[in-house]
Amino acid sequence: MSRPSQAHEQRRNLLPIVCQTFRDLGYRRTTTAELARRCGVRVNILYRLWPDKKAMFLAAIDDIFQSRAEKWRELMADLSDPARRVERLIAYETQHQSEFGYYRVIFTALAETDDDEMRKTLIQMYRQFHKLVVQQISTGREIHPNGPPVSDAAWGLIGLATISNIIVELNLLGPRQREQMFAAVAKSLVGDRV
Amino acid sequence: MSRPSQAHEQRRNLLPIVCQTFRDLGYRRTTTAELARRCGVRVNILYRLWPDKKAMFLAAIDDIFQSRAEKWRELMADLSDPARRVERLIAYETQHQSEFGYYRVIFTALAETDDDEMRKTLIQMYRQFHKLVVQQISTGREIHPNGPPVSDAAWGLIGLATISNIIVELNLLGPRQREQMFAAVAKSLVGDRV
DNA sequence: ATGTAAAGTAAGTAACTGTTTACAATATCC
DNA sequence: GGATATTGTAAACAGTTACTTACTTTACAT
Repeated sequence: MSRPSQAHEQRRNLLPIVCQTFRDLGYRRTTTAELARRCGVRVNILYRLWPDKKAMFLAAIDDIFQSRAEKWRELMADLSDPARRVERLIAYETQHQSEFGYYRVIFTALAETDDDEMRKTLIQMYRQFHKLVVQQISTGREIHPNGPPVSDAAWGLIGLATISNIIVELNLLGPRQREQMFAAVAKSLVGDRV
Repeated sequence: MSRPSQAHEQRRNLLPIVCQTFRDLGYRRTTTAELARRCGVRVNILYRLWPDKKAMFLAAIDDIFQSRAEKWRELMADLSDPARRVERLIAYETQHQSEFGYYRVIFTALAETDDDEMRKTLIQMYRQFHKLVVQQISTGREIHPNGPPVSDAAWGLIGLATISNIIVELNLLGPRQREQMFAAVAKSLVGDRV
């Protein structure tokens, strides 16, 4: 044997660029040539790291979820009071939403749910996402006893985040209005301490 | 002159088929050849009716909104009691959501918001949609005085409908659970009479 | 009837793009 | 140092697909 493969590491290095490209261009307009150009390599090198373009895309989706989940975790880490967690989570999502351009990738994937792998990846992502939200809001449950069940409220919040992303993207509301809207709806779902 | 053009009429005849095709296959996998095949014509005939494939797609988006809005109108027509309108609207959306496969077209479009025409069409659609929802729920406002402002609640409902479509598509919840979730979240947004 | 413009047929084109292949260079382990 | 497997380069292939063109047929107005 000789020269141990660095494929793993290179995958890790290139993934953010791949991810960003899909975010910028969506699936259709992201060509393998463009991916290679941005990564500073040749196309066939990408094909040594992933079997095909779809795999690159799926890897990107996964990365999107992971990085967001991590962001959340570090956001919640220093808060012991459960009630304030909900508070901060919503405040954070309310304000920083436009930074993630992630919606585009997700929407592209949702338009291709015929594909089995695409479905699986999406299902996994949404399940994890929902679980994460439930964890965060259930700890502060006592503050809003009359609202919908925790699990339902979590789905409501994910829906709210989704439409909120759409609103940002299409400029349907000004930033201030959108923030107020998000806060008002979130409040009616999970509590009043916002 | 001779033989007056029937382009207008033919566009109207073919549009539902075009729309259905995009719903079935999404944008990428809907080829002009397939469109022509399903329409029972040759490709170049489609190109006499619309300038390009994108125009066909935009026409489909518009048709989606129009047909849905019409459905709503006829659904509301025979109800005079405003409070029951909200009730029925939510019940209807709760149950018949899976029938519309419309989400796929919308998601495809949302992934292509760089395109100006695509943006415009989407913006128009969401504005009209929001307006429609506001109209319907504002009449029954008195039943839920402590909820979020009507406009915000409407966005919340649209978000709820969106995630609900995603849940159906990905089978994230069983039908019963999904209906309960929809009802619970909708209730906390617009009122208790559900 | 007939000229004219629309509707229909069939084939083709030109470009794109995901994917592969053949080969050279390089680094690691023995 | 040499064998070997990984990395890099460059070109090309093969299939798809949006869109066009050249032509024939049809139907309407006068």
